[in-house]
Amino acid sequence: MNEFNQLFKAINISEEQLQKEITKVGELQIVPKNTFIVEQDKYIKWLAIVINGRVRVWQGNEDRQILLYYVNPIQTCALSLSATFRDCKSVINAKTETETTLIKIPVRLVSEWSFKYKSWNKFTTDSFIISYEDLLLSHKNLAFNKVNKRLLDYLKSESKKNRSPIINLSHSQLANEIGTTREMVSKILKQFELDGILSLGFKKIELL
Amino acid sequence: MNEFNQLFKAINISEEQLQKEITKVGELQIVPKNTFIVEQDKYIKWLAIVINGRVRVWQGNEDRQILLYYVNPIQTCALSLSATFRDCKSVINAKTETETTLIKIPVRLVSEWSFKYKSWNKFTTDSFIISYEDLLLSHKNLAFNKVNKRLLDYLKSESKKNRSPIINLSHSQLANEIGTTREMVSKILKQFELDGILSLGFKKIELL
DNA sequence: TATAACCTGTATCAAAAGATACAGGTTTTA
DNA sequence: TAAAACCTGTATCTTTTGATACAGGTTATA
Repeated sequence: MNEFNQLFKAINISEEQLQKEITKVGELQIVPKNTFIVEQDKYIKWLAIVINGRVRVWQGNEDRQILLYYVNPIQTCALSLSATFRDCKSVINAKTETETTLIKIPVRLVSEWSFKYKSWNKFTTDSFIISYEDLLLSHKNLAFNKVNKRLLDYLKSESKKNRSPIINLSHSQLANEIGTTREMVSKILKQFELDGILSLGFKKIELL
Repeated sequence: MNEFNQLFKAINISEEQLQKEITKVGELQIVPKNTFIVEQDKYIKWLAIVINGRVRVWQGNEDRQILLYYVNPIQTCALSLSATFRDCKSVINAKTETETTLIKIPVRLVSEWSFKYKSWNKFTTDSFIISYEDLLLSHKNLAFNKVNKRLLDYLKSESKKNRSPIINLSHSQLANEIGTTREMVSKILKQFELDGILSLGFKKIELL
């Protein structure tokens, strides 16, 4: 099955006309690891839909980062989505974490189709709502929870997501997920280890 | 001009058919000051559009709050919007700050119309995008800026919004806007006054 | 006009978060 | 296999944030 058909199936695009349009204007692209898909302060010209691979989306300033979310196959980057409906610069960054297969749709069509095709409307709306609710959660978390709680929550959700008690991330990667410094992460993890909550290895954390 | 016509004009609803539908199912309601429109953990059954008045939307836990945004006339609550597209509980609170005139639309129709009527599609999409981008900004702010900077930014934006250097808010109100405690606000404001950035009065802050 | 309900100011202490610095480990790659 | 590029651990110090406590001011309202 080719990538376009994969896409149609995954997001339930049955309208033949829409399939034709996507096939015609959608640009299939294989992007290497560690490539920027969306970059802060740059204009967005495409909506990227991830078919294979994994893209990390985050906010950052000079020396800090905080994760917004990961885009996994057959999700779309709602950020580019938001920027897609108006003609403006990105306020976020997105970068491939593995080699990634994308289908790129010119922004102009994204909103056009959302009124023309029901399945496209549903796809964009759903994507948007999911990111919005995620962001709300993260916002509240940031506003009211301490770093140690945020870290533990993150580890637990990773563990749950991967169905494994072992998390293979370095301390600095963790710091960049939750918006703090490497030293804080080391300090807190060590305390968790003393508390018997987890055990530490090289680039490896095991929840007990 | 009645409230429905106000609405049609403000958000550019020209389709006669949509006007008819809104008039038929939309419920005009005048809500007193300090009434919850949306409440955390409760189901949302209506999309509320503010015609007159002002609604505050925030996140909170037991003892703290942080502002999400205000809904001013002819805006809609994008939160209820988000919850509107799926059938789920609210993660936020919204309360009138003045007597407020609302038009309430049953949630089922909100997504239905977004595909049926172009102007409705544009209205909901735009509302959504604006809140999303606001929230992104606030998220980054929370992640990377200290309380004193967040407070000063807030004061400046209030001042700009109201076109006046004077802000009539109490310290505890400010604390609930930016997600900190009353004492922090008092402390920081006093420091700002010593620095000659502003002057303090009773429920009154003047930016210099 | 008295009382309650807010509001401001401030001092002290404790906890959380961050910055700096350095020692020494592991992995990658040239 | 040596060097470079990461990674972890930890100690110290500073800054930021928050909690507690109390004095006294202003405003609303009964």
